[in-house]
Amino acid sequence: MHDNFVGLKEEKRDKIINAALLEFAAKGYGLASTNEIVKAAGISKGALFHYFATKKDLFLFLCDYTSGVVSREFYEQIGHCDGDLLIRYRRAAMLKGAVYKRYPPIFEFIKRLTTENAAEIAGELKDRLETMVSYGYECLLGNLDLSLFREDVPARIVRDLITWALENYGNRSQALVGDQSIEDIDVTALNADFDEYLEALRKCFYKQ
Amino acid sequence: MHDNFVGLKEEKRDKIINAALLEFAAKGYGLASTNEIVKAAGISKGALFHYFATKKDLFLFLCDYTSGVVSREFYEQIGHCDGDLLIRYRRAAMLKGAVYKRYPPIFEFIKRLTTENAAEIAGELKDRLETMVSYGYECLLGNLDLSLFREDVPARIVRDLITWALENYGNRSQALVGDQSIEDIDVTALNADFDEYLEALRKCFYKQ
DNA sequence: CGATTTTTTGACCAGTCTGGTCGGTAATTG
DNA sequence: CAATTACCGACCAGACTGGTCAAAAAATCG
Repeated sequence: MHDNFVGLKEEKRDKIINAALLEFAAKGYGLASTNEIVKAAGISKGALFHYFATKKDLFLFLCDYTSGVVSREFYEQIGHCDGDLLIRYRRAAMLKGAVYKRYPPIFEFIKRLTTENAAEIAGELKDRLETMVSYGYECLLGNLDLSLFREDVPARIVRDLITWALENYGNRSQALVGDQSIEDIDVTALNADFDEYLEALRKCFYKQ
Repeated sequence: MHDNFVGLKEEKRDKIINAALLEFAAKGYGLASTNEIVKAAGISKGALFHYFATKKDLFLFLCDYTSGVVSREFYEQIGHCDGDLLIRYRRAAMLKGAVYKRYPPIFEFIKRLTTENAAEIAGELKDRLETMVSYGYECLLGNLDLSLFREDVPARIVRDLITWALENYGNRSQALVGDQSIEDIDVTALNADFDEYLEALRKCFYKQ
């Protein structure tokens, strides 16, 4: 179906993908506008519907595409690599940066999928989402070495608290970085800051 | 301006307020539909524009109204009451529950304000938001007794980590509870669960 | 080069939805 | 009773919707 789209030059393809991801992420399936997408992508309406039969087709393509990207570039690279949750998260942050650089709106898009409730796509979306979520959960949190955690607090709680703290750390960083262009970001300082928080978490939640 | 609205019976008024809060929270100012609001509120279009001159007028009223509610019922009740961050957060959770019960979409609405970017309301919104945010920050995190924290980690980091973990705990609880009707929620179990996490945080981040 | 095919354009379609109006009715007040 | 206020919902012009299509432009091929 999308043969003519995948044949496009990478730059143009990415621009269309990112424009569409951004629009769907911002407004959800129902309120997203194909007109806004073509405007942001710098192509004509006809072109978009030359690549994709319908809006729904485009949306589901993006689901599969982002699912593939995140699985390949993100989940598979961290899964089961190390039982230490904090080491895993550190690697995850690096990988996330790389994916973000190419597809800035991709994580917003995926996050939005979990609250998407347009009837038109509910069926097709449900399965894809479930497998993606459970796979991600497995890669990030599966097969953890819980014996590293301190023992006077249930491991489940330690894991949750670390996860939540880091998730919010990620949100804050993204908000801070959000406005700047990708080039202007001081990655070194960012990493140093992140490591400081990781070290604190290790001190507080791990066996000493 | 809104004399006729504030004169309404409380039940009807709250229904309109909640319907509008929900719509604005879900779609943002620009895409929110007054038609949806009147439908959800069970009133006619004419009535809504009898109470509020324009959509913008309604929106700004909601900003001020929620700001007032949250300040009175939430911020003022926790501010400076105790230097212990965890005690403060525990009280905050209780108060939040009470506000949520009457205005379920209120926190979603306020959260959405921080990412609102419709040009029509940018000016009016900016000031209100800044004062609300800084006041909330002051009440929740101002005048903390940092000496309670362990000393081998910078207090700033401890504070951040606790804040983030609890914020995400709140998100998760809200998601879990979200579907159920307000009556069905087992508040006792919820509080016990919350206390377990608070205790863990105290063990890990406070002086022993 | 010309002929054929593929890609791309943007004006255009019918239809939905927008914020807001207004003449009329129902309820309340004095 | 009259006068005022609260409320209804059909209605407005105009913006925007997803999607089409004839024609132009570009690429491919012999």
